[in-house]
Order: sequence, then C-alpha cells, then structure tokens
Amino acid sequence: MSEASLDFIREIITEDVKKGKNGGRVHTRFPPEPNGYMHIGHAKSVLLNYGIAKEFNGKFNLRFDDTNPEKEDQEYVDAFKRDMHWLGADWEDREFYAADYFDRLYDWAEQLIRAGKAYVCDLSSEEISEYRGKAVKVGDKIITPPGKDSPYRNRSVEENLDLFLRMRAGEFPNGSKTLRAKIDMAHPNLNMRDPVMYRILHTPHQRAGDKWCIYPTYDWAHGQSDSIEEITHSICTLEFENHRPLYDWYLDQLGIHHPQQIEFARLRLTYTVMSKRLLLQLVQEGHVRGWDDPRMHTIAGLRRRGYTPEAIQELVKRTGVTKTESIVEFELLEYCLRQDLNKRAQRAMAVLDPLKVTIANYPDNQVEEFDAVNNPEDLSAGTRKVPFSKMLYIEREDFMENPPKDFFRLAPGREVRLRYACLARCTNVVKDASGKIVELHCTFDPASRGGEAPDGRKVKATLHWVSAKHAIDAEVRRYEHLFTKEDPLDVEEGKSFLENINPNSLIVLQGCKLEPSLASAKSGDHFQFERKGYFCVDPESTSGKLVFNRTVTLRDEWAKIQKGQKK
RNA sequence: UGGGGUGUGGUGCAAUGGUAGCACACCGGCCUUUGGAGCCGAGAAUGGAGGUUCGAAUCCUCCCGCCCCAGCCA
Repeated sequence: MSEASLDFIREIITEDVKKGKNGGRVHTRFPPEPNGYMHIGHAKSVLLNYGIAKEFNGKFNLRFDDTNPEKEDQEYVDAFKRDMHWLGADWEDREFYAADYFDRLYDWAEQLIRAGKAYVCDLSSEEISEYRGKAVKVGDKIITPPGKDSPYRNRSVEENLDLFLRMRAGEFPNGSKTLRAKIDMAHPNLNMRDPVMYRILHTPHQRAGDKWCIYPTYDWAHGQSDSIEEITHSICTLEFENHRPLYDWYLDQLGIHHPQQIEFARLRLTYTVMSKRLLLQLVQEGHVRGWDDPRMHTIAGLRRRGYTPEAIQELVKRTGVTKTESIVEFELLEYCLRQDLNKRAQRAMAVLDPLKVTIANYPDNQVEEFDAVNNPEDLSAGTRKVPFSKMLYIEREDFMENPPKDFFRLAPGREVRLRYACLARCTNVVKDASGKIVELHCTFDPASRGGEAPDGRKVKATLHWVSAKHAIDAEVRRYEHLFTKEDPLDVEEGKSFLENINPNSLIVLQGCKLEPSLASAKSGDHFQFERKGYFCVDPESTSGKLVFNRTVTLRDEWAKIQKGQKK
C-alpha cells in the first residue's frame, strides 16, 4: 500500500494500532530538560514524536523534565518552546512539567515504602557507588560482581515513612540521605541495584518555588510522568535502553498505565557537538557570541544563520530512524538547505570584496536600468530593475592578471558578460605603488545590452556587479564550520575539544557593495547573492547598517578546481 | 569469565529467504546570461568463518569490531 518503507518505530506503532493496543490510541511526547538550548539533535526527536502523532491521528505533548533545579532555567523553557514552534511542532495546549507531578510522585514513593519496596538510606554518594559494586577487568572482559546490601536496607516501614517525611520537611542536609528502591543489589543491570529515587537538594525550583527540598531523580520521575500523561509510546534515545527495566519495574509496582518505551539512535552530524554540556561551555566561556551564534548548531543558531525549518525537516526525513549509531555528513544538511533556498530565495547581486571597474566607453553621467530575474526557479517571483553606470564594482577574485587555463573569468584582453547588463572586455589594469590592483578599465559592447551577444558569440563567464554610485554598503559575516575536524572531540589525550575550534569560523567583511534593492531587506530575509551563496539578514541589522550572515555557499566548481591544483 | 545494544559502497538509509536499491559525497560528461540550478553517466558495500537451503544481507553456530551502563545528571 505504502510506497516508502516504514521505519521500525512506525512499524511497531502500526502493528499496535492494528491490534487495538491502548484502544488504538497513539500519544507521544517530547520530554526535554530545560538546561540549555535546543539543538539539531533534539530536532530529530521532536519531529519524530510530533510526526508520528500526526500520522496516526494521535496527540503530542511537550513536557519539561525539570527534576534538577540546579541546572534548569526559565530562559531555556522559553527557548525550547520558541524553537519547537519554529520547527513546526504543535503541542496545542499540552504543555506539561514533571514538577507539576511532584506531589503524585511523592505519594507513589510512600506507596512503595509501605509495600516494603523502598527505603531511606544514609549512605553517602561515594558509599552507594562502592556498595553497588565496582567493575573489574579480567583480561579484556569487564565483570561487575554483585553489590552489597546497604546496612539501612532493612529499616522498618514505619521508620522509613518517618524519615522520608522528615527528609521532605528539611531536617537533613544535602546528600545526607536518599530514598532508594529496594530491588536487587546483585542484578546484572546496574540500574536495578537499588537506584536512588529522591535526593535532598535545598535549592528552590524555577517552577515549584521553595516547596521542595527533596527532588525525584529523572529515573523515578520520567516513566511515571509518561504514565500520568497516558503516553502510549515513549520514544527516546539509545542510552536509556538500560533504564527500561527500571521504568518497567516502577510502573509495575505502582500498577499504573504502562507506556511502551522504544529507543532510537540520536542524530549526529559531522563538525558539530551535540552535548548540552559542551554547548554551554562554548557559550559561557565566550568561544561563540551566545546560544544563537550562527555557528552554533542550536536551533536558535541555525535560524539566525539562515537555515529553514524545511531544510531541517528534510534532513530528518532523509536520515531515517534506526538503532545504529551513525554520523551524518554535514554536507547532507547543506544539500537539503540549498534545495529549499534555491526554490525560494530571491536573487540579488552583491560584491563582497569590491574591485573598482571603469567602463571607459560608457557616457560619464548616464544611468540605465536593466531587468534582472528575481528567481530563475520561480518566474512568478518577477523581475526587478538594477541600475548600471560608468563606475562599477566586481568581485576581486573574478579577475586574474595571469590566469591559469581553468580560469574562465576576467583577465587582460578577455571579454566576459556582466550579468543582465552587457559584454565587457578588460583593456587596462591599474595598480598602486605597491603593485596591488586597484582598478580595471573595460570597454563594453553597446550592441550587447541586457547581456545578449549580438552575433551569438560566447563568453566563458558571467560576473555579478554593482553600480558604484548606487551601491549600498553592508557588513557580511562569513561563516565556516565551528570546528576544523569532522569529529570535534577527536583530540590528543588530555586536550580539550576547544583546540579544534576553527579560527576562521567567522570572518567579518566590511564595505561590501550591494545592489540598491537590498536596502529594504528585513531581519530574517533570505537571499541568494548570485554566484556567492545564500545570505540572511541578521537581527542586528538596521536600516542604517545592513548586516548579512552567509548561510551557506553555492556549490562551487571553481573552488574545487583550485583545491585540486593546490594538492 | 557482567548486562544491554549494533555492524550493508566514503556517509546515511532500503531490501523482512529470490536480480543488493536510493540519496548525499566523489569522479566524468551535457546544458547554462549564476563555474548556481537541472540533466546523463561511472566507480564503490552485506565485519569474519562455518552451517541450513535449489537459493542467505536476511535463518542457525562460533568469532571479531564498535557503542551504552559503575551520578544523589538527564
């Protein structure tokens, strides 16, 4: 029936719906911790969960798993919501917080204590770890011998109840006591060796205020939160596979609705880091200009850089859903982006590194306007007028005095097309005292108005240009990968990933010359600067001073040839 | 001689016992008023060894590689 094959998660859900599991209902969720900004790795999870809910006529929740007040912040909550909406995910009115379930979680904890399935433990963090059992290396193998029972494991229900109440009441300092599930200290899965359910944290919560001084661990909160929301399929990443038996155990002990957890491999991209810890470090230490720095692979950064939701959606679609850990080449994202922008970005001419050109045989004060196509991929976008006059700017790299064979562009004596304007031939090169080229003299063919060759003669190159007297100045921020290595974490023993930061990741170009139609460009607008790439107006841009970000270059044959020659 | 996962061209994903296919990347060509876009073509893969079968990426056995787990992080 369906032409494309389903990924394994959709296959499972299709089967569940067919069997009438959960009454045929599908309900998913995205459960971020608000301890940083959303990045492109999260996007996959959001789009997967939201997409499934939509495809199966189900519902999709947003829930913040805010169980650690020491790391979380309202700023991150707001950012997640903004970024998710931008990406196209819609949770309607279902915005939830684990913190809103703290009361129920507390009651459930008491229930487990009464059932003899949980106890208050006085062991320190180090002791708990020690009792849990140390991994031992035997040859190449790692063995985890059974752990030891905590000496507090057999406290009476009454004592546990009393202690737990006093933990909540604030009688004990941080770290002095925990509530632990009583499972099995010899279990081969370390998560089942009496995991901590509550820890004492005398820290107010960004949402719950100072109501609590004990906080549930993620493991104790997560599964039940899904259960409370009647989630049918709890989709999460691979590293939680080991936790599933624990979530199952909690749910079964409590006898409450049991969502099915399914794990998939998170999205990884070359030249990026997806760890919120490292992203936070980049921001806090000032290696980038903030969470929305266009070099960051946060959603906010990508948006500011000029990436579109459609490109990210397409990437996610193309990379699929599997359990194999893989690293997607960044080039695929760029391909998706160019595909999208090519269809919708209005074209414009902009000279980033200007070289002055005088058209010697053009009348001194004459100005004429040529028609330029706004988007050759979408003729309904119409045309615009571009002014032309005797003094122009062209791109410095479009001229070479002694060109190699492969160089098609302007050179002494050579004729090229000035896009939409005319054919022009270089007659003279003007240099300053140091030998630097400061200006070119050209002559144009009056019969070639609009750029058409009157006799059908061919020129090998078409250059973009801007009329000097009509040009508007702009700042252009040229970006490259933030890291020089495909795997930014690939560093020598003891060195930091910061060593792999690309010193050229941002180059600010001042005095760029833009065609006048760009004067009205608004923050967030996308353009293709012909022959240069896709650019986006930065939020810092003002009508007095335009600022553009280079989103991505065009595919560039010439750059490839040059690269090949250098070898 | 712990537990849980996972191995298909360079990369990502398909093929669910029956011709190993698609995309990106790379290379070559065509076309072009963007060295863009588009079009055409080439090269390139089932971790290994056995076994079952007329037939194996797929089923079985053993081996090997890689990832996750020893937070009172998520």
